[in-house]
Amino acid sequence: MSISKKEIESSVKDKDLIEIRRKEIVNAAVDLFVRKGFHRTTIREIAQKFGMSIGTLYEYIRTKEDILILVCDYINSTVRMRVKPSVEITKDSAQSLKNAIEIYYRIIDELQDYIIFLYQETKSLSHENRKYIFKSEEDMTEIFENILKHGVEQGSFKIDEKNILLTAHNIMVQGQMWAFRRWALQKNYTLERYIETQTKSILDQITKH
Amino acid sequence: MSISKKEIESSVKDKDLIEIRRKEIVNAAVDLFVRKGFHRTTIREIAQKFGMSIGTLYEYIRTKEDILILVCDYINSTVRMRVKPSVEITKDSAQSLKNAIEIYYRIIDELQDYIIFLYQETKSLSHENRKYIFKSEEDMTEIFENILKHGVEQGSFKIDEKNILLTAHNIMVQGQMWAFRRWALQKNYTLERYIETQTKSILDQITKH
DNA sequence: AATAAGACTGAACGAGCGTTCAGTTAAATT
DNA sequence: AATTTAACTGAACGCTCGTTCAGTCTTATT
Repeated sequence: MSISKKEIESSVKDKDLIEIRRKEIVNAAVDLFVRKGFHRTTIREIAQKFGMSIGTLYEYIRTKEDILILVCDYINSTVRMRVKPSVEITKDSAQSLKNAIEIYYRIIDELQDYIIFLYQETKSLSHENRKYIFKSEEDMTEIFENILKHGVEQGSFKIDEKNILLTAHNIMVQGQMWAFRRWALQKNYTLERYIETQTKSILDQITKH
Repeated sequence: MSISKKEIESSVKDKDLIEIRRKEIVNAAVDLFVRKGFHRTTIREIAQKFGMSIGTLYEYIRTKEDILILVCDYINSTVRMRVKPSVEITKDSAQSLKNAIEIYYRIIDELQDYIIFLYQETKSLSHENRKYIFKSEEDMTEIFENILKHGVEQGSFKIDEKNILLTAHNIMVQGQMWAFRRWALQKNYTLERYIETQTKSILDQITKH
């Protein structure tokens, strides 16, 4: 699942230790990155929070961008790991979709700083790694696509075959905007009301009238 | 309208010259910023493209962030200036909304690099200036709010009073995602199809069934 | 106990950057 | 023609930051 763990080289031999240390690095870095941004965070700060010397830090990564990859990967897989097991495709497609939306939107609310960070710092990644993050987002989209497809097949939803993908993206973006437009939305709506209203408007669109 | 022009100090006396030179600076900077990002673009590069020395550049701004403000302000007002005069509130609210959406979405398509840039670099601004950019986005949202309100008043649309703001935000974000999700959307849809589909789904939501 | 290997340390390096300022050029004023 | 003012120049300053590497400490091996 996680490309980065395989691809980022390390001079340390012990595989388990690499995993432990990298988790520590991510934990230290994620807060700093989210608070200050990638460019404004220094290796020195990360090392200090990580509780080890700069030299040690560099035993587990090659460059600063490696840390960014680890962090982006961590955020993405956190979201995915928490959504995927909770989502179930039942006979009642409308209910399945409602559940999936609620779960996803609540996680966005909880991790809103992380979501915003992903939106803003993906561009700091190299082309190769950016593609990987997009891939990861497509995997998330697929979860909603599948629910929609299932609903169409059994006649609960009415969506043109070609527009299922677009609908899935709409569902995701309407969740993510709760984070990146919080300066406008969270003044005027509670999360509960937001989920309720957005869910209703999405279902209105795709339910047979 | 434009805060920045008033607020950014300059050591040059001639007001017209300031305006001319700042336009040149923005022209030089906007391309570099969009292509390389704010942090990766150097003052030296901007000055070189600007065609003048670093010293001269610093006669018209105080810091690098000033250039970012000028650029963000330029992008925002470009979008607004091109949408606002084209939007008209007619008796046929549905048609007014369709027109406004099409105009806005087409401008987003045209300026997609700039839109993405705004999304990604707003965070590099100070708190004060970030608030100003958000204000500018709220002004755009108001354009759609007004059309929606008008449509509700004359009975064309059916939206809960409280949800008009949210609907306006949805319309804007569903446009903007054409830019920031282009890696997925522009592979699968043409702009025309995208506008058509999104417009239809928005109107479905708010038209009385 | 001696040796080797692996993990850790942080001062030092060097490149790049935003910003300044002493000085030059050109235009306006007297 | 002399002087003042405004606009422009770019080398130089000072600082920060990512990265390295010679050396130390700890643990495992013989």
